[in-house]
Amino acid sequence: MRRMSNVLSAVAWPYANGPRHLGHVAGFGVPSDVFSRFMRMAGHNVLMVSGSDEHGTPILVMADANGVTPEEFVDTNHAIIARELTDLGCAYDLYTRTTTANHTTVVQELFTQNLANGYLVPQPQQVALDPATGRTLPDRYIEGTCPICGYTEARGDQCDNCGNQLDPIDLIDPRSKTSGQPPTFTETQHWFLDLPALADALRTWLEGREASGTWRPNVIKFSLNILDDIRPRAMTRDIDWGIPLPGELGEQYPTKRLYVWFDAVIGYLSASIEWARRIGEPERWRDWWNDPEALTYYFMGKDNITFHSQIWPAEMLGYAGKGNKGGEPGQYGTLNLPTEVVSSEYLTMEGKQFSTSRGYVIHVRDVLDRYGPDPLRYFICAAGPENQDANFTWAEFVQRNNSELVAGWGNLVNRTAAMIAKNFGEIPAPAGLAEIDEAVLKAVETGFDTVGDLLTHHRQKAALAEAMRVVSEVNKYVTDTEPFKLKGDDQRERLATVLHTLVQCVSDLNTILAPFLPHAANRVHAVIGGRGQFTPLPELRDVTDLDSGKAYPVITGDYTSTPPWRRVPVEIGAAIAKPTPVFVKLDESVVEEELARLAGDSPAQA
RNA sequence: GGGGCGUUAGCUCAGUCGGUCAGAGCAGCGGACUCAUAAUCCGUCGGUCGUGGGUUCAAGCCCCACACGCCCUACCA
Repeated sequence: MRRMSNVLSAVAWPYANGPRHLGHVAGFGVPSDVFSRFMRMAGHNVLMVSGSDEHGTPILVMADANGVTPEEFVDTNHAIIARELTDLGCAYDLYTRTTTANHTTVVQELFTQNLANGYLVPQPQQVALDPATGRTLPDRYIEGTCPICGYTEARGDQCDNCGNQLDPIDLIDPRSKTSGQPPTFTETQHWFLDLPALADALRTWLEGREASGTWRPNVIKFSLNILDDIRPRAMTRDIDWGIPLPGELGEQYPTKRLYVWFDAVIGYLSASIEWARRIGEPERWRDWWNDPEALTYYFMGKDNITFHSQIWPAEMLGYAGKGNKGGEPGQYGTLNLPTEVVSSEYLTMEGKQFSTSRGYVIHVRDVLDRYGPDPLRYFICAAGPENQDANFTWAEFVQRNNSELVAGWGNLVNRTAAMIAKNFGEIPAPAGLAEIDEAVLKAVETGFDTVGDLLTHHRQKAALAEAMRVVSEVNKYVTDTEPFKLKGDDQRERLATVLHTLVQCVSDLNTILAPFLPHAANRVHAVIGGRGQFTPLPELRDVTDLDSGKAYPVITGDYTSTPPWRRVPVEIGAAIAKPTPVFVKLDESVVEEELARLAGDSPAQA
């Protein structure tokens, strides 16, 4: 029996520049939820946090383009994203946002202590400013003529035509992408995170993680590799949207803000603190952050590895005074470094990358509205980009839904309930179990170990495949025992035994599948005579900011009623009525409809 | 340009330490069955493991080169 642990599920913060597409939830949303649900069922003390990432230049630029303030812009998008994730069933203890007063306080505390310990150092930097706004102009927001190939729409960081890396100062006729004016190149002071001073501590930590053998090989290799040419990185910007520098620095430099990534990763901590404050136990977050026995898992897409295996650990090490310059921890103490950075790859669509800007995209909202959460969660779990880029096609989406979810699992549920309803109307008591009954019960019960072990090691595709293989074994049990032929009075006991065995197997499989398909699990539970809600779902709740009083929606939930990860005997005598199907087949025409929709969307948007 | 990851059956993907590793699901084909959403179960067809070299008694697996795809390359997030 595994000992109960405190487990932090730290889920990547969606950028609040619009609704989420399939690639986003395939990368971090569904995998983190499956893992967290399983760990709760296995008896661990899980805290799952995330929120909307709402600062940074792109949001500022998009808000301007939409004629709204950045605050209005992120208020809208945060609400949209929170609703999507709720409807997808992602069971956060708290899904909040980076524009809370609490977050500002926590971020400034980390900045202040890193500064005091000497890991944030001021340095002059050559930057481009937009003369129209006075804001830092990131390289990619400068356009001009490529000095290499002459392409007139080259970006400051890269030329999309010839593919060469560029420096914006080399562009011919550079202009701001937002105002059209030529940028002014000037020198300004910014605070740099002294990563070289933290590199030894980072390497020690990463080598320990490598020795654990638990990280995905590409993630640990990449993380170690980027240590080799580590350099200080600027953690402030000249911009008027973001978290101000703390204390006197803020007064001295009112036009500077903290770099969006400096604050975004701190969200894991600030959300944990906000959660603790909201439940009225303001120190409870320390169970996951200060207890060295706690396990902390970070879920994200592969483009975010550097921020989770380098920047965020460096911020925590600097805060604790654990780099080459020494220092003391601040009021939050020594914070736990990630146990595991669980990075997924990319989901492509019909062979090409998602592109919101080109309209080549499938939004989570649309899939939820048209097909519900179960088919989507099933597809992502069965065919998602766990270890390498994976391809989404509508044809495979329909096929997986119809031939696996509906025909395999849904049909087993349905035929089981139908036979019990017709013959008994309630779960019958078994007589003596035959060898074949014992065998199938054992095969299913073993599933808790095999599937659970795979889930523990973030092998969700293999875990779901194993669960579905067991579904197939139970379907075979029906073929072998032929309960539909047991019609005579003298066969009544045998029929009762087979159907009791069958519904026990279905109940167990429903438990095993619950992390993947929580909504369906509740409906299956009802179909086979269960009472009440089987597994908890998250709720969208309007709250007010603990410090500023502003209202905003969060995702939260009470997950104390999570069922255990083991066989629970079905209740003899529980009523079972003629079932209505839990899963519905999708018509093949869906494929053409969706492809047409995609093609129709494609050229329109800018 | 530099660093990294990937390429396995018609499709989507597993393959841990080099040694029953040529695998699964779906699609196709054949059969069984009828409780169930024409669902289920069994059998079967199908691959020069991206290309070219190399190491080894033995190579999807290790090494080198190349092709293609993707990620990162520090001011997009």
